[in-house]
Amino acid sequence: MSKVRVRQAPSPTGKLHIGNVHTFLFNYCFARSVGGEVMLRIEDTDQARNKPEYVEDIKDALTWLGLTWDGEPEFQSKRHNNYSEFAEQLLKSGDAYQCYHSAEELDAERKAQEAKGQAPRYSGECRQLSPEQLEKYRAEGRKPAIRFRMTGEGRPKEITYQDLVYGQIKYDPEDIGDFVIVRSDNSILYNFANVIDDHGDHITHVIRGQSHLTNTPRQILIYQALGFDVPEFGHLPEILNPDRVGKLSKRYGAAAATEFRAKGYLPEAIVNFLGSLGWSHPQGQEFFTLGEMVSSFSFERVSKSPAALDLEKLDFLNAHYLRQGGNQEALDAKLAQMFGDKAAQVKPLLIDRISKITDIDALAGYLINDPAKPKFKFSDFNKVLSLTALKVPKIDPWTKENIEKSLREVQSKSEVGPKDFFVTIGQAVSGSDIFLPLFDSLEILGQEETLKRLQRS
RNA sequence: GGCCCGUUCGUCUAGUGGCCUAGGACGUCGCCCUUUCAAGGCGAAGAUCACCGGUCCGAAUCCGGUACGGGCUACCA
Repeated sequence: MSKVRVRQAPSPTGKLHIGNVHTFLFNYCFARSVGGEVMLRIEDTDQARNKPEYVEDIKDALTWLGLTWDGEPEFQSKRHNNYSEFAEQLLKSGDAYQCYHSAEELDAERKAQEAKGQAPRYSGECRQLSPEQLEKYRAEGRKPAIRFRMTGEGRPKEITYQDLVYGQIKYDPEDIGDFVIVRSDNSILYNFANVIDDHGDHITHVIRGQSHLTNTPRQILIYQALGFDVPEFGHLPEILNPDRVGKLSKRYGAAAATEFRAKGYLPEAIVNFLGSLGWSHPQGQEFFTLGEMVSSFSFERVSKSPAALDLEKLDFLNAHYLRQGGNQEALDAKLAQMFGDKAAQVKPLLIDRISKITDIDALAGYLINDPAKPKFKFSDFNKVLSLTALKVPKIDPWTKENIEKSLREVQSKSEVGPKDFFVTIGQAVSGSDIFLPLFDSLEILGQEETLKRLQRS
């Protein structure tokens, strides 16, 4: 077999969707695990909806995640696969034929078939048009579409192939019926274009979402009719919404890869998370890097059933990788922006308490912003606050060790329990029931600010 | 309607005829640690393996059917 080569073929009609990333991840892991190549083919033929910024978003997202491709991205629009030449070839060989039925006629036919409880399929009537009929259609000014012939001469009774994930799959060509490959306006349909593109790009393994499973028999026959080598096919389980209702859609949080990045997620976490959707590590490892996924990837371990997105698990993984030291640049940048030269001091306090970078604002905002008005749990909070306010100006030097020592002294003489005492100070200073370790917080706030907050409360 | 695919704790999954009184992870709950919240440690609850039948000494695992879900059945991709 020639060298393995896979492709990812996103359309730049929107930001790169996390479902596409999942497919690309599996393509990538498979290809890299056998030393193969990955190509990026931008399917930008939908001129109405394409935007150049989405091309950038796609490249940006994949690069961020470490899902690299070989060579330059190919743009479907910029090359001239001669689709019509191949269509011509199929016409000549009798593998395809011109069909003069209008969309309205086909629609009516379909409805009539359905009404009779029959399978709605094209009759194949135009396979053999009499010269008179042909003349009549032409006289009417009809433009033909091109249909691929699924049955008859040279066609198997049964289309069988080994899916990399699903194993042996069988189809009866009779059930599929002749389908259009070139529209009457000469534009090309997906099933046809895809075969020619993949062949032109020397793709050896087509790995895509499960929804393409039933496209496969059509494409296999096109490959054969054109005399192309048929690639291997592997179909991946779809990703469902968190409630398992339907395919992943935008309604549920961020669906675009770069939106996950904006929300503070780490590439390591996204990769690990997506990798555990529909695939499992052979040693049962719950945490794995892209490299580890590559080295242990096999289609045997790819699941056949769809998986729902579980954002809580993503958060867990993100927190894990954050603590492991992933993506320090983004974290450090955020800390520096918020806390300036105190960033290094705040970081260790924060790292165990957040699951993503954007959680910092809610948790540590009080260190740089005015806190909300606290609701004290301890009824005699005034006593605690005044005792503390009295002591604070005398604490010197203003270090957390010294602050702790001094305030513990005050507490022990106060007849207030340590919990009530220190939680009250924490609440006064942070305006919240949740705050970073108290003495560190006070040190960072500074003597003056601490006093101000105690007195105001 | 026809064809194709799927169905193990709430979620992601392990499992390829006996090691399964079904394992792990997230989440949930409890305990420890602790001035709060986390992190960490320990523990608990949670799955009649969709259902029904069959094969077998023995089935989550093999076979058949049913139900449910998804896909295709387009001059969509």
